[in-house]
Amino acid sequence: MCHAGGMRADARKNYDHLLEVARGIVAEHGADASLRDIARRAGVGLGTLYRHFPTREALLEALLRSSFGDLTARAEHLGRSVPPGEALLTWVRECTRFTTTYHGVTQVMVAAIEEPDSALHASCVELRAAGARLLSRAQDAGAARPGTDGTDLFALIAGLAWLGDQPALAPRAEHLFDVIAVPALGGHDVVGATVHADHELPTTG
Amino acid sequence: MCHAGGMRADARKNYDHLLEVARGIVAEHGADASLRDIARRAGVGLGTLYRHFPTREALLEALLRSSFGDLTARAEHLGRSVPPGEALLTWVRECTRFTTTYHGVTQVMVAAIEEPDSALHASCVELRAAGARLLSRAQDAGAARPGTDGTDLFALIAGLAWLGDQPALAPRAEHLFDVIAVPALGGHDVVGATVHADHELPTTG
DNA sequence: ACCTGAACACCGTTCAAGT
DNA sequence: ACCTGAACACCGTTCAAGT
Repeated sequence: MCHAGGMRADARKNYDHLLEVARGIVAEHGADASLRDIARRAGVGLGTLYRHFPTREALLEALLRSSFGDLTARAEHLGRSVPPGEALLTWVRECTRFTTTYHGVTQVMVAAIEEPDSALHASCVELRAAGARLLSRAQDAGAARPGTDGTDLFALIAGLAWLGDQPALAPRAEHLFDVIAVPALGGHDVVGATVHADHELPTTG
Repeated sequence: MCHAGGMRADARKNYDHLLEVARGIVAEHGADASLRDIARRAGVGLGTLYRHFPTREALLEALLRSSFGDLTARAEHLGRSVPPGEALLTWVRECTRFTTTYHGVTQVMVAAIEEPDSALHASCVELRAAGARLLSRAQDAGAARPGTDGTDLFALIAGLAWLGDQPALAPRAEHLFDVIAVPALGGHDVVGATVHADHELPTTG
């Protein structure tokens, strides 16, 4: 992106500080956090926030950019180093967990995928493409059911992430993953116990 | 409920008219519709709305009450008249569709199930119980996978309803149902074509 | 009993005025 | 080039004053 180049020193400082403050507030209050509040706590005029982040999505994009990149890279890495079915399942799990980092981000991501003007559009499309590659690889290997595409996978991740974002259901997030995602993806019979193998992944995302 | 009894004639009239207006506005703007707007368009003071519906959930409950009752009754009817697996699947599909009637209602329903003070609590708990009965009946018959309970079923419905509520995914709602709900529920192998039987149900809720 | 609407504390967004 | 904050049009919620 172009945010790094050609900014005046004071502007650059405001930008960075704004982002740092926003990270905390969005982590606490979710994607709907008050922009006024962010500007206030950053000790900056409201117009300054709008100058650097003309839209809420632009701010979220700046907050999520590196994580999106990580997840895309992670998909490619898993695709090379792990059996197809396991790679797919692991990646979907990691995506689901990540999306729960900031409350309410799932909805924004789903909306962004169909709005080319959204600041999050590119990242989400890229993520979907990365997932689609893992999915078709698994399908080719008979490790995932046919008849589904990248959008279905994206929806599956979004649905699970949304469920995990609901206070009433968050404690069951892992179980819901087993009950919903595993059978939806599995090409072979997965009613048994083998699929629960990597249940205890570190949460250190 | 007690809303019908002992209301003064003018109050009763306001109550009914408020509800009628609210139905239209919530249908158009979703569960987050402006309460001020509802009162305004009903030609009533804002305090009057709050008197009759002390909370947004109370208003939604009044709007949804009869549909909730219908769905619960429908579960019992299906449980008596249709084979276990088909009854479960049909009911889940109908619930999912209904929840899409008003935008954003899914989130409120999921939240209500863990908040006993919510006006929607009773209806949602009842709905979950009705689903749980269909589920365990199907499980006993080997027509649904074991290891899931009413809350899982409620979450599955909520997740699918939420996906169907997203503009970007709404067109795929039926397909997502086949890809996600069917395998999640199915006790036997459902990769084939048989499960797509009642795909063309009338949308006449 | 019931209704009204002003009052309060918030929003998002824009934009003239300043440096 | 960048920043500020008042201004505008909205919210949800409460509550004194009216009938």
